[in-house]
Amino acid sequence: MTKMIDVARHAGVSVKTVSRVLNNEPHVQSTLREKVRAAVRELGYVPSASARSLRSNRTYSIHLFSHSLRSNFVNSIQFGALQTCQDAGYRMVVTMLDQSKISDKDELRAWFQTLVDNGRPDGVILVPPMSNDFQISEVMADLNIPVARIGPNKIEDGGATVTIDDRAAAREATQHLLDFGHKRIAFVRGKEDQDSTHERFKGYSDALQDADLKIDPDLVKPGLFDFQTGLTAGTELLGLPKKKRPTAVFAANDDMAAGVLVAAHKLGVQVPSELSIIGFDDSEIAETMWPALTTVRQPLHQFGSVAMEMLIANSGKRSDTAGETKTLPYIMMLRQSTGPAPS
Amino acid sequence: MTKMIDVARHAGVSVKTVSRVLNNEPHVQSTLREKVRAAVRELGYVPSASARSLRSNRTYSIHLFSHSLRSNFVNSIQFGALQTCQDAGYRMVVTMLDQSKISDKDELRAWFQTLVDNGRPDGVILVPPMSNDFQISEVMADLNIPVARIGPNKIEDGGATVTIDDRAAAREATQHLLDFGHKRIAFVRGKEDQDSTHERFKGYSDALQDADLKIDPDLVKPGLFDFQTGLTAGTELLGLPKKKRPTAVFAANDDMAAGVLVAAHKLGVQVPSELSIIGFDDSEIAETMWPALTTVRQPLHQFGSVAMEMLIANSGKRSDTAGETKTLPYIMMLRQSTGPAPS
DNA sequence: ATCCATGCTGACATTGTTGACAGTTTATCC
DNA sequence: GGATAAACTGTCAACAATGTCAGCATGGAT
Repeated sequence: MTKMIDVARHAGVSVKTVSRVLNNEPHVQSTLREKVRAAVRELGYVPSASARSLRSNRTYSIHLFSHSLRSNFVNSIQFGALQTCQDAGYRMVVTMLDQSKISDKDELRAWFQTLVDNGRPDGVILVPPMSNDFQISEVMADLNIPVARIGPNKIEDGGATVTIDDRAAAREATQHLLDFGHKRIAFVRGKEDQDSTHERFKGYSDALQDADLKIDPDLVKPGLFDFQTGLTAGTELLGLPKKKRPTAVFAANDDMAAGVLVAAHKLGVQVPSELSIIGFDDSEIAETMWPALTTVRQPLHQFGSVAMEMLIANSGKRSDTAGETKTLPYIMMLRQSTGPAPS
Repeated sequence: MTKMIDVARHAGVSVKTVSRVLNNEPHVQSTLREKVRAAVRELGYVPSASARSLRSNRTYSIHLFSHSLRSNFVNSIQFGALQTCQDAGYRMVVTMLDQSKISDKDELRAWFQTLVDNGRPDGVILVPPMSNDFQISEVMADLNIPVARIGPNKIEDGGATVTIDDRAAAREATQHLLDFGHKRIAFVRGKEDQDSTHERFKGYSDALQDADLKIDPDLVKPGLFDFQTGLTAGTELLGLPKKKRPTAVFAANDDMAAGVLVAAHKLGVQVPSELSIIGFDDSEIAETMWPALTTVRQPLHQFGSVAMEMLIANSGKRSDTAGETKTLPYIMMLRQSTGPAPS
């Protein structure tokens, strides 16, 4: 295995110069720089990650924490993060935090501590609902590990944040339904431990208020951001007496919207002529249902890559991104699941 | 941060003795062994992963290689692998191999080489289509890295393998349609670089032959295991003149089956009364479509965990799993997308 | 009494890289 | 032209562990 000293000899310089070139440090003549690069190529040299991290106390690895990998939401984020990560020459480690095994804060701290000792990551990406968990942020701060949080709306101090304006987005989605003449618009909530659930509900409320409509508690259903709860909510909503039944449903994410759609199919309710459905996320599933789902596209892919970029920039001390917040744009994806309100 | 020498001093022994205790090596008096253990506990000492792997060339990490994370298939495998991995105290690194950037074998080799130098993994999990790629297996063998392959049917030497009997499963799926009285059964193929595509087609052929039916080339469509190609195949199949049109479609995976289903919806073809559809995988999507998809369940979750188990067992030299093949059971999931052939 | 085998222990070298610091050349300014 | 600063390059020690090998004690055989 070729090491730095081999490259140095091959290029006729010292190891330190090679190191400088490899780390893009200044103070190297461009001719030498080129010579070193050539030597690296010719010998097929690759720096040893372990030696590097032993010496510099960095691991060149970023951890992505989540509760589960089994949602389209987390999946897309992971994809974006990984691309950026690899391009930067970092490794991405995925870690699941099993909620059922962790009950109190001490356990949480111990869990993270172990993880951190055992290969101190240069940074950690938190996805919802962990990005909303104040305890976790606190523990990470104690352990002095840079954090990038995705999707929280309550911005805390410390840690980079990537998010969208959930409230405005939800308002626009609801407005879209209002524009189609809908008056009885239902809302399916997401998990209560997630900021976005509350923000999206606020946006929904805003739009209704603007249109001088009252919020009917019977039309607001709980949900857990998954298909099953969407199905339940949809079945309940469509089971309401004709007069109370909604003509449109806004689900706080696509998976639940899929559930509502299936409920409609099962009950023989035509979409969109009898019922309009709008989702949130624009995850893979949105285009694979029939009719294709109108939804609010979150740049999930970008969430991941931007969060990763911030951590990497921070870890290289190239810039201090801690505390910075980036709000990315959303966009309405108009497809076939929404249409004019039935007359 | 406490290091080994601190522990050694605290216990009144040399660092080497501490090292021996930590690595469960022989030749340490049991009294000293206990003293060292106590010191470790008292100081809250955790070994430095980087120093360890610099010196011993092991990383306690397993890499999961894939082309993309954006399929339900890979996702489920990842989930299973990760659970097992964490329970064993290993880290799982995910890595995407961007096919568009890698053209020939040398590049492939260089790419893996980089990755391996940069934190030599204790093992690597390959998912399709990489598990079918002989070149990759060869490169890994050269680099002397243990491999677990998921899903290949051509069993090569070296490397653990986890798979199902694709041919038998496909035969059973086709038989299910035959039992419903279908005669014109279409097949949507998967990616041609994957063994399972060919095996499943063989199973389909077997069943038809047993029933004394001929394979109609017009009813066999290409596909890439994704929604879009399923949609195309479905649209083409349903566009055939009434006499030639299939009454049932067997898609080589669920994503494509979803495409066929949407094609049917768009063209106003009733499922299952006019057209039966059966998929393969039983991924998340199967239950979220309407009508719910009849499909062959692969134990994807288990694929991941079993592959991981084999690698970990091998890396600790506890057993030699290289070359071992595990064939897991599949099961038919009967749902609402299949029914009697129209008379 | 001597020798040897055995089991245990520790000193020291080694792993590949980077930071601190020192030395050397080149550019800039009066 | 000389002083000074800036840019470049190299030497050496550290980082935290493990492998090698020599040394020590012990006990049994000669």
